Amino acid sequence: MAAEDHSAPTSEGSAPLADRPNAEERIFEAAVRVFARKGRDGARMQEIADEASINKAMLHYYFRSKERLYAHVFQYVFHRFDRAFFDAVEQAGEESFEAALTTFIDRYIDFVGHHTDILHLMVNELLSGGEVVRQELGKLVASGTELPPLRLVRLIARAVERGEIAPVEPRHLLVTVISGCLFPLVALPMVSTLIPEAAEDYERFLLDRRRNLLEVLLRGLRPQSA
Amino acid sequence: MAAEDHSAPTSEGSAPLADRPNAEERIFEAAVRVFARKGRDGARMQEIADEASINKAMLHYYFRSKERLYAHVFQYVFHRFDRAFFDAVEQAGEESFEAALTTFIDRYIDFVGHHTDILHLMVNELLSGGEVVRQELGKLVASGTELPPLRLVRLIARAVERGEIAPVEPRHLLVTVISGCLFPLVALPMVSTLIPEAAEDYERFLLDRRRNLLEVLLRGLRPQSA
DNA sequence: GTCTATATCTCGATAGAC
DNA sequence: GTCTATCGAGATATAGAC
Repeated sequence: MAAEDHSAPTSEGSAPLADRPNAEERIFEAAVRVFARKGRDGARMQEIADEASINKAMLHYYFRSKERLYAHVFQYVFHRFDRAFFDAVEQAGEESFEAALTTFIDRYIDFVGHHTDILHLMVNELLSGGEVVRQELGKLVASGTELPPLRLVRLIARAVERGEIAPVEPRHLLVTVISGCLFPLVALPMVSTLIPEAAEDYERFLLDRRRNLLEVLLRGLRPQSA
Repeated sequence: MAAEDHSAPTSEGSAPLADRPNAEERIFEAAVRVFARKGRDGARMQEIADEASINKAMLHYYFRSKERLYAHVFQYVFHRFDRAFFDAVEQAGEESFEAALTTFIDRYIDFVGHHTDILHLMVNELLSGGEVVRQELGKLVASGTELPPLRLVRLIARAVERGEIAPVEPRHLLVTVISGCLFPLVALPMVSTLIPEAAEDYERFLLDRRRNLLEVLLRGLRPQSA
């Protein structure tokens, strides 16, 4: 939140210092990185300050406490995660289901693969019991929006009804798809032992993942033919 | 390690106190649980002591420091994880690939689903950069053992050669399979929003996961027919 | 081996000058 | 708004009696 549309200078707007965003934003971005690397408890305010090239006292000036800073960070993370999913479903559109799934997986892996900080923060929170995650989900539901995953579930269900794909349980298929997109990026240190390219040529690895995941899924989803 | 075959009484072997294993073992088991719940940094020695119904000073008596205690815990976790995979592959055997994959997924989900502590500790470590994981993997490789995942990759590759399944990239298929087994258990707090049964009837959820994952994968792996 | 009491230290947070 | 210096809570770790 604080790091998104606050990019425009709020005070004087004097110098166009490209590599010098305002302090609050620098802190926030540093916090995202450090919390992602070290976890909620492992992160140190000092390290965040260093990474933001700012004094530690400033962290408390802008965000009252570590707890509040983390809360901001996670809310931002959740929002990005939610929007990325939404966008991926959106762009998948209402074409053939096969094309839609292809687009979704492409967009989703592309986003998460290039924003692993966000993924790590999310997984970290899930491992901590996920209470905050449930809370944020609750807010979204209460706001009347249809959760993006539910939209994808609907797409799947409709494709099943039409006989476009095999009669799978839509929600479980969704879980399988998301797992295939996200987990390899969580387990990258292990995966790159098995697939060295994952470390050597990351972009290539992302492409291979998309292609291979789709390939297996699609053949499994086609009713009968080749 | 310390919690496994040390179960036999080392000192007097006097009373068969079923619910009173020796202190070291109680501490160790408590540590596994607490580290899994709170993470490496979030865990508190006091909480481990409480959960082991023992004094805090004893933790330092048996394990010198928190760091060493964690090191023991993680080595144990890694070992269990490795062995579980090995067993699942072992039992999958050399039958038809379809049967082998079925057995593997059944065993693997069954184990991890009932040992989420171990899974959480492993994922936590992966998120922390995975250096320790790589280290342990290195040890295993150096010891001459073939890594269990590589065994499964071989099984897949052979099935492809024989034309038993479609020509997939074996390592990527493995990654997809593992992802489909593990990630839903990591993301359970989110999954149970989508699939309430996951919280209400966990065993049922595990069964459904096994069945649905297999279903999608198998149809995708069958060369041509239904 | 087990406990109480305490030492030591790290880290989040604040005070106060500029 | 930014910095230096410091406080105080809470955690790890140890000393030492039993």
